[in-house]
Amino acid sequence: MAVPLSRESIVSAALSLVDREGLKALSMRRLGSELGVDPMAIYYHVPNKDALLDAIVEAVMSQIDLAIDDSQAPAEERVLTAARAYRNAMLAHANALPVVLERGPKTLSALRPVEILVKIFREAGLEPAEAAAAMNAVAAAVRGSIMMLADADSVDVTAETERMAAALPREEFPFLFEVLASGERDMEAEFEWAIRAMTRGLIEAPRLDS
Amino acid sequence: MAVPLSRESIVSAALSLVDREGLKALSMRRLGSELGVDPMAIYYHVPNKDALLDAIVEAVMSQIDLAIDDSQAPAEERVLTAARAYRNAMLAHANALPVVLERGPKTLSALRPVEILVKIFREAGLEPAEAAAAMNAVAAAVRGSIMMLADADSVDVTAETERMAAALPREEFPFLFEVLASGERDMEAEFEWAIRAMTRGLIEAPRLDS
DNA sequence: TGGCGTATTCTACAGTGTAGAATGAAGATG
DNA sequence: CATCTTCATTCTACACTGTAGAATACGCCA
Repeated sequence: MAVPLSRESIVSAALSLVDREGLKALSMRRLGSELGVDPMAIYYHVPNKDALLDAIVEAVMSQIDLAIDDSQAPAEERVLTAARAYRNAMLAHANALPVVLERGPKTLSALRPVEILVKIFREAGLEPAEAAAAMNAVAAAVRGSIMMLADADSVDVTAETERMAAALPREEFPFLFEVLASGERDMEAEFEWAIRAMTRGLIEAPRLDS
Repeated sequence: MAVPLSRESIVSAALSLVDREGLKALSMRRLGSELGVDPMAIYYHVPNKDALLDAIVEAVMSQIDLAIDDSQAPAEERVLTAARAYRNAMLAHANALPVVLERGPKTLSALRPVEILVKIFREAGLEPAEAAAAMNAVAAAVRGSIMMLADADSVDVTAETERMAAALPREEFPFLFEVLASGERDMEAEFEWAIRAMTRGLIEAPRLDS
């Protein structure tokens, strides 16, 4: 017990444990031994495991780097940098993704990128309701695509795709087959291309009348 | 034990239990008693709980109704119908959402809507890699937006937004505040508007050179 | 010294998934 | 008919989970 235990040190030890060994390795007993302390000691600083998970999510979310938002740049670029910041923060703690994605929107620091997105779309000329819908779509796309990466990097992705391509009923999925056969995919490039494209589509969309 | 227990009856009982009482109510012991059978009897038909969850996901996924894909309709409409079908199937078992979203893409029946999306984008003139990226984006957006609905309907959403609007530091989140103050949101309308808009953006996007 | 509040530990309980052996039932073979 | 085999189910037990509640140690102020 080098350092006297605090909510902060607990959360950081928990996050580090998850980073190293995954979510299912995070048990109170294990975390206790990691801190050189009785498991129950944790409960003095944190009400229960659920709250601990919330705190972990907050810790991840607060690392989103929103340093720059150049209001002069075209909307696509602004959206893309926000999306990238979000994405990077998530992928920095890939093991925590399931909890982060599930409990994400509740935390306050998750609202900061949301605010920025709404701002961008408002300044691009959308009405409030439209900006909200657009923000929602972008946020959903970012979260969704991160989610797909979640189990993608737990296994060898190219080996997996090849195995899948082999097992795939060629007759039933001709288009999928064509895609799989068309060579390597650059996930990051595709991500950025898609974000740009959908941003453009959202800005130029006809009015949404609720 | 009216009916003699089978993999199928187990899965359907499990899904029904989840529908009624949520994911955390699904334990092997509980499921056993639900089936009027010793918990361990289940293990003769299903290797472990993980496999059972996979089977549940498969069951949900296979209920996606892809009856109609009118190749004459504009791409936006075709994408929208596919997205709607996916969304409806998911929301029909809202309690299962966490597992379904986490283990979704592994199952085979989840590939059917994917195939359709790729098809649509190919027929709209995109190259294979672009179609893949576009499909990915739409799938991500659909999954992501469903995800947001997941905890949205577990609580009263309008009450929640009002509480949030009240607690929100007005200075720091002016745009978010404006949106929250701008009246009721129609999630479904926003969803459809966004899908249409992003589809258009993806189709008209400049070429992606990997 | 005595107390007091804070922080930590100990003990215990109900619950989880599941391995492994024991049991019942039903059909095939001698 | 008796015995053997195979399928389906049950029983028992183990290691693990989160955490309630009582007991313990520690430092500080009177």
